[in-house]
Amino acid sequence: MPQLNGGGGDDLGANDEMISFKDEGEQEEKISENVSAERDLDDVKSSLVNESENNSSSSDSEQAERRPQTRADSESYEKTRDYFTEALRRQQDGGFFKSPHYPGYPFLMIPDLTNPYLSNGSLSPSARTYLQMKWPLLDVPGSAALKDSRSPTPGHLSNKVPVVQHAHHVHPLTPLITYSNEHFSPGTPPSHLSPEILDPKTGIPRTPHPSELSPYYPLSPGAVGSIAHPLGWLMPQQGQPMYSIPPGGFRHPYPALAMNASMSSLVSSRFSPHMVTPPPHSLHQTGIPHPAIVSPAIKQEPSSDNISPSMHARKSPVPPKKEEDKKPHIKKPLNAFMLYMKEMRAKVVAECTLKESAAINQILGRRWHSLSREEQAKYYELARKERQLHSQLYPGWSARDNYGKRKKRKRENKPDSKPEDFSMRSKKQCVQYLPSEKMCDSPASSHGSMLDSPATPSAALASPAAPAATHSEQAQPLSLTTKPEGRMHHHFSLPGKASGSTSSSSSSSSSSSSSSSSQPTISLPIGTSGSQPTTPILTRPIPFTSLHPSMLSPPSPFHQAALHSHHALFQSQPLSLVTKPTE
DNA sequence: GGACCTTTGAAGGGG
DNA sequence: CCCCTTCAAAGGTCC
Repeated sequence: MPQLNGGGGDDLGANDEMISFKDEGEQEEKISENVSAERDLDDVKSSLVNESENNSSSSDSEQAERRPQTRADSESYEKTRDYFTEALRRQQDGGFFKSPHYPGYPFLMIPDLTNPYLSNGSLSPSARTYLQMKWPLLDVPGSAALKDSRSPTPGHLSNKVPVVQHAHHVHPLTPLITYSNEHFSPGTPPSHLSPEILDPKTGIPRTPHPSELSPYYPLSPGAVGSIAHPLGWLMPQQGQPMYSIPPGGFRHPYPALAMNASMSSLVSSRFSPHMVTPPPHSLHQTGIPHPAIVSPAIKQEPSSDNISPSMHARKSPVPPKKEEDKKPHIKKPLNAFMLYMKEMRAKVVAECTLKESAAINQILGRRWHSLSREEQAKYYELARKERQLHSQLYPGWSARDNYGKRKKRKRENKPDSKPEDFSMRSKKQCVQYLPSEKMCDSPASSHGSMLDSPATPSAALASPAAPAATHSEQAQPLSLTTKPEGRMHHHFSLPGKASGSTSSSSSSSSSSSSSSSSQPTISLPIGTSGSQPTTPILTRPIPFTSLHPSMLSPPSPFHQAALHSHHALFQSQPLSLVTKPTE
């Protein structure tokens, strides 16, 4: 396991990284499914599962490796290849990217093209370049074509895509920008150029441990190309690009990342190429150019006006300054689940016919719970780093600052009072979102599911403080589906925890108390794995001991709990459709 | 066009 | 310290 405590001193460390596993949720969908459907879908499902698994495994890596090579035709590729080679060499020498920190952790490579902090959305030059390399057939519109991203014109790609990339340029697809100022400071060599980086806290140069580099951190293209692509699922599956290109073009993850100081003049770090040109250095007036900073006005700015064929043309007469005068909107750092969602969404979407995010999110939520602790720990760690970086970049920033920026928040309450009956919640029943097709939701792919998720000491790394979930929590059925909903008529009321605040974080501590007991869980049996006969939920009942070295340690309560649940899985009967939404 | 829905987690304020 | 609220992503849906 990667060194979790990577960054020297993370005071920010999330203590809640430990989460209670509540997997039961999965059943819900299944429950709703009928047997016949299951059979029909079985094949599909299994195929999907295989597909996904394969993607993540060797086949994927092979593809990843091959792609760049096969795609020598691309002019840009040729050019960039040199850079990559160089970059790779440097990295290897420096040990910068010796291996994926998180094997099988797709995130690492390219989580997604969207920039978490950049709402406007467009693909950065480098990203485009990368895409070209990776997916030659994938249309990656140039800045000019951003609007009309669908028109695949190979030609324009090479023409429009700036090949201006430094050997050390950041991995274009890295979703997160590094928050470190060094990447943006003109005078400061990018950290990725050198193996050493300054410890944020101590100021002492140190060699970043791979684990310290969040997936969002810049990865050199060369490294990327040379590494098996863990994001097999990311690859266009079934003819569908993993990430559909939005009308406005790809969202570029942290444009700033993709550019170096020199590039910054061409493209705003915070704005998409087709957007208004950034101030000279692309530095935010705060001096901190970060994609997380989103000017609301800019966000909505129509890209049409400034779309120019070349990035160079980008300079727009209208400086964003005005908008920036307004307090820039610094987005919250993504939490572990959000990171997971971003990563997996495409996969889920590909597997399912579902398109609604709400439904997808439900599935993701289930999958999240089905992840092993270690897997989750990865995300927690990433999230922690993100928070850390974020805090470093925006020391004064408070989540509170964003309050009210979103107009949404309405659900507010049904003023009526927290319904005792939870049913009052305006939220729709999750089940509703999950159509029968949902088979996909089965976390099948998730290895091990909760079974192997017993808390591992390694998990501790994620959150030392994180208390292992209490037994009760573990055993608890997933609250997911059970969330009180209007339509569902569960009789359990959700105690105080009204909103999304799930039990995990808060409950982790002593608070488990009420929440656990009163949790509305439906009595869904945990693993109605039955619903997915072929599925692998349990396919991999890995002995704890085999899970992770750290796990060898004496079983903690958590382990036991896990075991307990494990048994439950096998023993549980497919629950009946108790949960079936009454629709 | 914007809010809603859905998920989990983080953070902050209030009691 | 606990509870509650808000926001983070995302995209179809609804108004």
